Amino acid sequence: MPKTSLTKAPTLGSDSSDRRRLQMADIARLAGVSVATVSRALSGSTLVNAETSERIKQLAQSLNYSINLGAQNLRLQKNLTVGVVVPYDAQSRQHISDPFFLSIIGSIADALTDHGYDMLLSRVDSERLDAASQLFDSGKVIGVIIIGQWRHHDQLNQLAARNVPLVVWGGELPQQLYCSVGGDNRDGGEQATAHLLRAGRKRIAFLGDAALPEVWLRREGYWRAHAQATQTPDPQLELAVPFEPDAARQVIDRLCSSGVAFDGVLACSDLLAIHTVQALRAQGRTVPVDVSVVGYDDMPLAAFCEPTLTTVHQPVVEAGAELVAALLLLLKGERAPARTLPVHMVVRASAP
Amino acid sequence: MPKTSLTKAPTLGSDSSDRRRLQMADIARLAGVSVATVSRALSGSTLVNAETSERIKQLAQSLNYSINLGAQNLRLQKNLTVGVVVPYDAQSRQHISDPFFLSIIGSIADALTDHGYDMLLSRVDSERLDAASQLFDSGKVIGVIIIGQWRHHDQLNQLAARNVPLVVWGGELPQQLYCSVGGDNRDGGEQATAHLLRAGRKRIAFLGDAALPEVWLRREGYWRAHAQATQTPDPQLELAVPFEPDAARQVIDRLCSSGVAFDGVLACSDLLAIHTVQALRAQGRTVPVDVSVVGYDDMPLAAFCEPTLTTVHQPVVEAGAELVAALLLLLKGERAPARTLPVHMVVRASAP
DNA sequence: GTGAAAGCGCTAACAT
DNA sequence: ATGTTAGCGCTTTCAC
Repeated sequence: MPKTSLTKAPTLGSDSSDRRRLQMADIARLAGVSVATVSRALSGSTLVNAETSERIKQLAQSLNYSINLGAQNLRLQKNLTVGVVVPYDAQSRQHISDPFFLSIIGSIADALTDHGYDMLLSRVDSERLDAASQLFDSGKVIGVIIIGQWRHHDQLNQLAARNVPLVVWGGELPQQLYCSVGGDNRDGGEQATAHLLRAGRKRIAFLGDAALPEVWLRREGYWRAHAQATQTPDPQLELAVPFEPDAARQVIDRLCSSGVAFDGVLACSDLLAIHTVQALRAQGRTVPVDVSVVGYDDMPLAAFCEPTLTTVHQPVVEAGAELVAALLLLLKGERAPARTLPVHMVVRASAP
Repeated sequence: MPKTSLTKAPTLGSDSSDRRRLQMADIARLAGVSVATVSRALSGSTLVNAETSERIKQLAQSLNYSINLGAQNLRLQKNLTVGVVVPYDAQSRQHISDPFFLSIIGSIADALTDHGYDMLLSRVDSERLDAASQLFDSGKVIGVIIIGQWRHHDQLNQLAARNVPLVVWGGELPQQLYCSVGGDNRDGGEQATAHLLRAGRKRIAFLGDAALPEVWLRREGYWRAHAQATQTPDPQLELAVPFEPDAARQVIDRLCSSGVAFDGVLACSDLLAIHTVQALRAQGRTVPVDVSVVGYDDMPLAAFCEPTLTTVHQPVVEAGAELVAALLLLLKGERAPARTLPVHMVVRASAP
């Protein structure tokens, strides 16, 4: 059932307007040339008469015609869309809310825009990270940036083994097949802990879910700083707190009522740190007098909390740029080595 | 030059792996059936033998084959991608950074995910909002959500007039052709101002760029609250501050040194409010003793600032849901009326 | 129940 | 300098 142009009925569920979408054939007809000429003109080919070309461009412009990118991509086998995947916790079905994650997304968006790529933002169940690969397998995106490793180092390795162009924001691990970009978590953990120890704190609690590689590395730093100071951290002070903020309160409450002494806290995100401060206050302890608290991330508002947060600064803007740069390398077929970006302490009021 | 399957060379610039992407023809060949059968099997058609169908599905799964969505969309004339446009200021080339915007993006992402849509996040020059329509004209997305009206009410109207399915986060204006969803800015401005007046504040500065519709409406509320209290606001206290945070400091400094008296501030975003507090402190004024400050947005961290921020709460989670719901209505070809969501004051320390 | 073939909107040989 | 035609990977009549 061949159709002449403009014959088609305006069916098509997802089409809102009653007007059929303009296509190249229409421009061609109106300009009195063939579609090939229109195609050439719009792509700036020199093979077409300058005036004709100009006329066609004008016409297209005035009709708000844009080349159908789906068709173009299909024909050209190209695609300029990058998938950015933000895993969510299946149980809590939590919203994207950590300001740090949100900032990173912003910085990736900027970096991709700079390089002329589109960004497809996608949330997937962190238990089924392989869903991310479907974005790639289906040709929807040419590569994927995943925010955070979560508990799924091995899933990520599998994706990489399958040649999915993949860059992950997170820590650099041994036996890692995928490219990761992240802050220097071990060093961050060490700096923060060393700062607390230098300030005379003796018993420092570590708050974070060490099942996450980034947190694990930070805890290694926490250990190392203790070792440097010829101290041994008390395992009772290593507290597994999920990233959900409300969890902090419970953990702190329990720690306080358990009678285990502590005078410092290293929290694995600023959000956690803030809730820790709240929880401590509710328990009648003052920050930083009774307990010093160090956060992690240096989110934009860390300088404006009460008290202002001493924290480990993560390079968010660079992060976006580096993640994108690494992905572009992979897309060029080159190897992209893992990158560990330097971090530094920002000393404010919560742990002077 | 007809090609038999698997003959094609692995050229294709944007392809990273050396392995050609799997396609339906490959599955068909491996399963010993035709592509038509594979297509039917994978789409769950009952027209195909149950065993065959199962075998094909298994095969596809085990090879990580996913239907090429570009081709499928082209053939089916469908598309499940929605564009979310975050305008940026051309001059300042500013990054997405306002926590409120970021939260809204998160909430839209969640809402779209819930409805099975993908989200294409796109930054465009706020002077050229029509660039947003290109997303639509090119078929890349089936509809667009724009965050903020900025100074471009008329550009938005033009887009809507061109039948671009469009929903805008922002204020409801007279003569508006597009669908907007936003907080009740007039009421928000009025509540905030009334709160300050009730607390005995006499000279309340208004900080915000009234060229933006949302800010304009808030200022109307500011006026109305004064009128209710049979007062007249001093025009010298209406200060045009762009949303860039650093601007706040200058404006406050100038206001202080100008000798114009004031004892209250309504800032048009929490970020602005925070910087206002800082600037006031630098000028030796105490918040809220000398000056009460009310923010706007109730961003997630407003409760943790120093001092904790009294502010107007915007319903972020609902916002995403409503924006998406409105867009889906438009896509069904129905009219989507503008929505104004209720807002409410959250009283904290900065303006008790 | 399955296959052959046409065509979604576009580009790029290959013709003139 | 322009037109004709084949085909990107898929779905769907239409035939068997």
